[in-house]
Amino acid sequence: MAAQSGTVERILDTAEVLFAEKGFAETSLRAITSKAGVNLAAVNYHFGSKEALIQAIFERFLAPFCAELGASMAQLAADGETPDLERLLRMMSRTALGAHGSSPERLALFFRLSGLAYTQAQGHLRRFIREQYGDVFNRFLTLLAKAVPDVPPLELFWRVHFGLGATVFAMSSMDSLRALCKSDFDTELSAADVTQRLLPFIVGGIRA
Amino acid sequence: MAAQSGTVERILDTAEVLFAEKGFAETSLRAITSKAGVNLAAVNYHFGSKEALIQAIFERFLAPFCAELGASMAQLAADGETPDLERLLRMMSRTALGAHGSSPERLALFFRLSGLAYTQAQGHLRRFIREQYGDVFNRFLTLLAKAVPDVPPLELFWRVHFGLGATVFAMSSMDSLRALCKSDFDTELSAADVTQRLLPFIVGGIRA
DNA sequence: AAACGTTTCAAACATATGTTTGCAAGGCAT
DNA sequence: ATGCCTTGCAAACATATGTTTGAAACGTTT
Repeated sequence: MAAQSGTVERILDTAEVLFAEKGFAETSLRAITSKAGVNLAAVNYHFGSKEALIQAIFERFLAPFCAELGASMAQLAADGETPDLERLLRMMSRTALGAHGSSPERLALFFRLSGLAYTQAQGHLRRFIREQYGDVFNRFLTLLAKAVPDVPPLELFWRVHFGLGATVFAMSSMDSLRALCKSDFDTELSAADVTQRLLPFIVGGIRA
Repeated sequence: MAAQSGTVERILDTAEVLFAEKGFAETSLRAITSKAGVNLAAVNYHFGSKEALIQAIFERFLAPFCAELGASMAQLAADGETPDLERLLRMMSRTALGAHGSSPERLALFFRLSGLAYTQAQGHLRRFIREQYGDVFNRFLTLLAKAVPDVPPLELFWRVHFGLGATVFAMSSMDSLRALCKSDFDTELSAADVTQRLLPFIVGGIRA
């Protein structure tokens, strides 16, 4: 098998960038294939449909991330450490970063795609993600609950999602916010900088 | 002029709901006009284009909101009150609610549209919104800065946007989060409930 | 009632999109 | 080399979309 000129990877690489830039519906297969330098029919041949391509992109993102996060949580349990909120979030952040070649830009891209998945395309993607990787997320949530025993579970549920929202939004509009920051404050911040500022905000919000 | 069978309003009402549900690109003019019970050509006749329709929707949302927010800030300044963070946010929330017929659902719809504006359609809408209503937002920001003098302006800038992100995201996925909350905790929360929980989170995050 | 501007309508238009098809090219076993 | 399966390709297909058009319907003014 596998002539391996790398068609599949080239499609995935190109598509995830274009989708993140313009959105799913706004990005045509022709735009993807032409920029990737492959034939138009290649997408339908290798993935079956545009929807399946989108799912494949998320799978490529989420599979290594969830694997690493699971491993991190397992090791944390093995060490018998008392989970601390800030430490947990930092672990999550480090894992997310590590799973994608330690590139903050790529991490931002992932969050931007996640944001799109939550706003657009109500249907298939959200179901796919929850069914596929929902349990890892839930395990992390129960870990969080142990870290903040004074916050009732229901309250925690909402605050975690508020924090997730802050993250997704910040990453989604990272570029324009950084531009705005530069024009308003003459300060150029990196993606890593923003992430560092995000963490205390979430911790403060969850602790309230 | 004005035969006034309410075609324009019916288009706006229908379009804002459909856009919020499915996104801009995913909602066709035919879907809008058929559900609104008007002719397909009516959109292009009354608004000129689909883009102009989208802008008109945001204008209808933002114009009364910014007017009321401006008035509230003016009165606050006239009273000479010391601005308090929680009070300010509550004022903002109350104003936003009041500007749209005191319907939490409609407010959620507005935030969902805002979220879409920030993720999709990078171009025309964001420019339009910032040029049209940016100054009111900036005035509110300087008010906030006075309320939290211990937080440096740059830090505040980012935390406010984190809070905005949490809000937008929460409102955007309000329905699915409420469903998830019901299935996980057997607790049914109203949109107003969620908003009430959101406020302490943001306050905590900004104060950090 | 006649003339005018505004609004509505069905139909057509041009185009962009996801998908399918039929065949050629390439690698790998027998 | 022959046969076979996988991959690549250009072209066509079917359809959905935003937009335009020309005439009919309506209300107002003269």
